[in-house]
This record gives sequence, structure tokens and C-alpha cells, in this order.
Amino acid sequence: MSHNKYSCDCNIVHREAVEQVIKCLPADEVLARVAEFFKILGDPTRTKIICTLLEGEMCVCDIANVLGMTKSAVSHQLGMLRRADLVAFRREGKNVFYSLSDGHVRGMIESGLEHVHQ
Amino acid sequence: MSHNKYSCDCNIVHREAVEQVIKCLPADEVLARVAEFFKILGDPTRTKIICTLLEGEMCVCDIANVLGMTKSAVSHQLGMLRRADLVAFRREGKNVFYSLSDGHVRGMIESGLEHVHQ
DNA sequence: GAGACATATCAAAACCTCCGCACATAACAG
DNA sequence: CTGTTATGTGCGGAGGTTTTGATATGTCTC
Repeated sequence: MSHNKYSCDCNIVHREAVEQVIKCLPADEVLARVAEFFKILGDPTRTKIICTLLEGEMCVCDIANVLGMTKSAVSHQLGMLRRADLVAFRREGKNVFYSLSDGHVRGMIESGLEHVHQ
Repeated sequence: MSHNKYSCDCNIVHREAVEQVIKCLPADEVLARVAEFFKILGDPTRTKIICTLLEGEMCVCDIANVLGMTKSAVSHQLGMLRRADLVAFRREGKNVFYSLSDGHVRGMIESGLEHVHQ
């Protein structure tokens, strides 16, 4: 079996190329965290919430009205965004105001919008 | 306004803010495409495939060996990545070699890795 | 304290996704 | 042609996700 040729015999793969890539790959735990991050962004409701928060902080009730969904559903998604540290929140009296936690999320969503617009 | 304000179960707290944000939001169809794009990236198997392809093109069988999964499972995910235009492919004899379709995907994955490493 | 209001969480149904099996298709060797 | 190898795909089950109504928790006003 030659080094220069993929033989993809599947029982006897080009072992060195495979092992080289395996060595370069990030750890499974890192990949899982990356996938989890993208998964959080990969729901239309959450995408819409994040786009809403691009304009500034907003309370749960108003977000529910922007999305046309129940407060319960919105609260659930906000909880997910909060646990993933994609949004920050502060309480002001009876209301809880949510906002984007940092510029990284903003940049990511804007990249996504750009990607779609081409 | 095409938005259905009656599908929400509570009153608007800051009416002007809500209506302003609704006006600024990208169209639902755009948001759906963005969410779909992130959803594709949001699976550990697909993330791993994309990281594998960061090193260069590779055939299905070798990818399956890198991931330690069946060729069927890998082919399913490659099909999804292909239909979403995240990967390109070329046939060479019996083998099909996959590669990243453009720098945008690479940049996005690298941003994701960066985000996780902090 | 009681009552009103905003948000969070629980439970369950409807829905979706991933993966392996089995088979189909494609390319090649003989 | 037949057989082998590499890859693609329909189907179905196990497991996960999203949504809602009901209920719980927190916060204010009185």
C-alpha cells in the first residue's frame, strides 16, 4: 500500500492520513462545546431573540410580543441562552431585562446574516 | 403590520420599542436561513467532519475512520453538509473526496473554537 | 400581611433528529 | 456480462427538542 494514494479499502484505510488528522483534531469535549454553541444559535426562535437584542436590552414580555409567542416559550428559550452565557440579564422591579452578553455573539450572528445574504 | 399581535398572551410593556424592533428585524425567511445554517454546524458529528476537512480534502471512508462511525452515518451527514453548500465534493474513480466549500465556513468554525477556548 | 403582576419551571404531547440496517447506485476489474 | 468496492438513501426506532397550560417563585404596591 502506497503512501501517495488513498486506497479507502475501509478495512485497511490509509492509516497515516487518518491518524494525522486525528492528532490535529480538537478534543471531543471541545468539539462538543463548539457544536453546542452553534446548536443554541441554530433555532429560529433563538435567532430571532438574539436579533431582537441586537437593538438593545428588552424585557421578557416585550420579547414575547415581538416574536408573537407565549411568555412561557420565550422564557424557556431565554433560559437556554442564559445558561449558555449568550445573554445577560438584570432585574428591574418586576421586569427582567435581557441583553447580549458580549460582542462575540453579535459578531457571530452578523456573520451568519452576511453568509445568508450572498 | 403583518405581525400578529394577538398571538401573545400578555400586554406590551414598551409599545414603541416593540414596534421599532419588529420594523428592524430581518425577514422571517432570512432568520430561518441563518438558523438553518447554525443548526447544520450545531451537531458534534458535523463539527468533527468540518474540523477534519480543515486539514484538506478526504474521502468518505477515511472520514468514517477518523470519526469511528459507520460510512452510512457519515454519508448522511455529508449529504446534509453538501445540500447546505458547506462542503464541495469531487469524484475520483470509486472515491468521493469532500472539502470545505469556501473560507466562510472555515472562519465560522475557527471563531467557534476561539469562543469556546476563552 | 394580601393581592397583583412578571418571570421561571414542571409535565406532557407533538414533533424532529441521528444513526444503523438493508438495499440501491456508481465505477471499475476481469 | 459478473463481482467487488465506495458511496448514497429510504425506513424506522431510540432519544432529544419545542411548545403549551398549569403551577411555583419572586417582586412590587397597598
